[in-house]
Amino acid sequence: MAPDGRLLDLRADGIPLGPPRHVRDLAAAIGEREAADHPRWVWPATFDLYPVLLRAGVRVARCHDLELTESLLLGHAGRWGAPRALAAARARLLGLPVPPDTPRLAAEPPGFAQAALFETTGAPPAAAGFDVLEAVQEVYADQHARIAGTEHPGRFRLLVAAESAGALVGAEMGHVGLPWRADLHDELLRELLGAPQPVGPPRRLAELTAEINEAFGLHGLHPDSPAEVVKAFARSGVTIPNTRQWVLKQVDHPAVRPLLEYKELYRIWTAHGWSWCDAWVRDGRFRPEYVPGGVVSGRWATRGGGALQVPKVVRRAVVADPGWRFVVADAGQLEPRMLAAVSGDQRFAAAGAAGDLYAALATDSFDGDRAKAKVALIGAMYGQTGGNAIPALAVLRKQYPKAFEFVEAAARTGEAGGLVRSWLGRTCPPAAAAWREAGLDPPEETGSGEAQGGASGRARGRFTRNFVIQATAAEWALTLLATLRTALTGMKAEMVLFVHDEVVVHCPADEADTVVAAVNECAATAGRLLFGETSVRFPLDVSVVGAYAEAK
DNA sequence: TCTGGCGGCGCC
DNA sequence: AAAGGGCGCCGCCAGA
Repeated sequence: MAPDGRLLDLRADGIPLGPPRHVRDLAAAIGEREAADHPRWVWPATFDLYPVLLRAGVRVARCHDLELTESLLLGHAGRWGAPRALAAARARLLGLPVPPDTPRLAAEPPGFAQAALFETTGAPPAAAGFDVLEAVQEVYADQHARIAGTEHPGRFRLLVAAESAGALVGAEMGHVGLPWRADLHDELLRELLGAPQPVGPPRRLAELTAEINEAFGLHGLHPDSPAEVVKAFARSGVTIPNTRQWVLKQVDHPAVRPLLEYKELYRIWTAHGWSWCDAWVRDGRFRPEYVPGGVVSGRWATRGGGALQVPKVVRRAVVADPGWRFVVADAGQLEPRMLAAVSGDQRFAAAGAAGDLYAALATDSFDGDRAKAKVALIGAMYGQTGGNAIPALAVLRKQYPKAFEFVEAAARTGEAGGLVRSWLGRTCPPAAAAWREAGLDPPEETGSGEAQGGASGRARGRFTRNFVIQATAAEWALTLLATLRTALTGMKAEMVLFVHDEVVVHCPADEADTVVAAVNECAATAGRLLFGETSVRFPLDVSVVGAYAEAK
């Protein structure tokens, strides 16, 4: 039984063009209207509504997601973290008490979530306690006006469009799923871990546990207990602060090799082993739940399934359908290219025209030393302070003063407790909100002294320094995704994975060439949409493969 | 016994 | 290779 609903035509500025219209089957009505003139749909939250439409077989070309837009606008106004749902936006607009957002629960593995989602969206309008359609119209009109009041309205409009399109893509990707061969997954798990046991860890992990115990001359030590491992090393005369990989690698002891192997395999077993496959792979597809805009920098997050952290070895199970291929496109050196584009440093931007930006910088200023150029860039973008970055940074400061100053200014602003924005206007959370988010009380507001100096101030400086780059890279990638989605309309090709700066398209073999051309063109388009005319290029590494693990 | 914080590691 | 920022997920572990 499909839920009913109401539709209302709006002008671009939010003025209604007529009375609301009641429809008996909302999904069907949206589908019909979409086919007629693909309008920009304005709705409370893509995340709640669109999966329902997709299950009804309805796709839309464009939307304006009120909740995501509210979040962007609140952030821009320095009110990051305030409730962003339609109910909250309406209440703020009307001067009413603002209700907190209803937290969304972590995704259930497929097969459990669908009924619940449908019920939520199909709840009677009375449950909201206000006229939802009226609120949509009012909040949209208000957002339209607030966008016009931002620092760079044109850029912010692009941000809102990209964020909304990203929400559509995220829902579609979760709906379509990533091709996943459970049989190959099982095969590789058996290769790495040995046969699964009815109780307890698989054979290989049990063997390694025995080896580790033997190396320590112990019985009953649990290798997955950091405390026990630290104690065991202490007893053999080795003092270590923790059991991290890079710490263990510096220790000369017979337990180290089996311990490192144990850690690697243990992680695969617990996080991406048989039980993960049982829970998340259905009908040959892995269907995680993506959360567009889930990271403060604008990157996506996932809420269940861990799609953005699939270990490389496990990707051997990602195989295209018979007669189909994956087009895997990966943006190379994306973050330094962002710096080149946004900083206005002409000489730096000239290097950004090269296929290998680091090599071009090296030739220009680092005596051909590519590694040194890379160290300088990474140090500048991430706030590295010590080691061999120092002389490299000095070269960068001297030869590319505007690029250098761009990230330095972001760091200074952060250290002083201020806000920074991405190119399109996504704003970092204020320091105090970050404290509250962490479940702590923000430090005392003592005039201008807050967050100046001290370790926390420097940490925030590194955060804002990186934010201006990472958030801009995220919006470039989102713009690529949105334009690619449009370019693929009418083809059989489907986007099946997006990981920060990489997109994977699953398509019939005879569409692969078209998809490759499209994705390259969209990368160039994304650069133009964000930055206009610039000498910086945004090249992709593109491969056409039958199995994801074969890519590049 | 339950739970939140955190250690550790996967990905970009 | 390393350094840095951003996450999610799992299990341990200490404290309620």
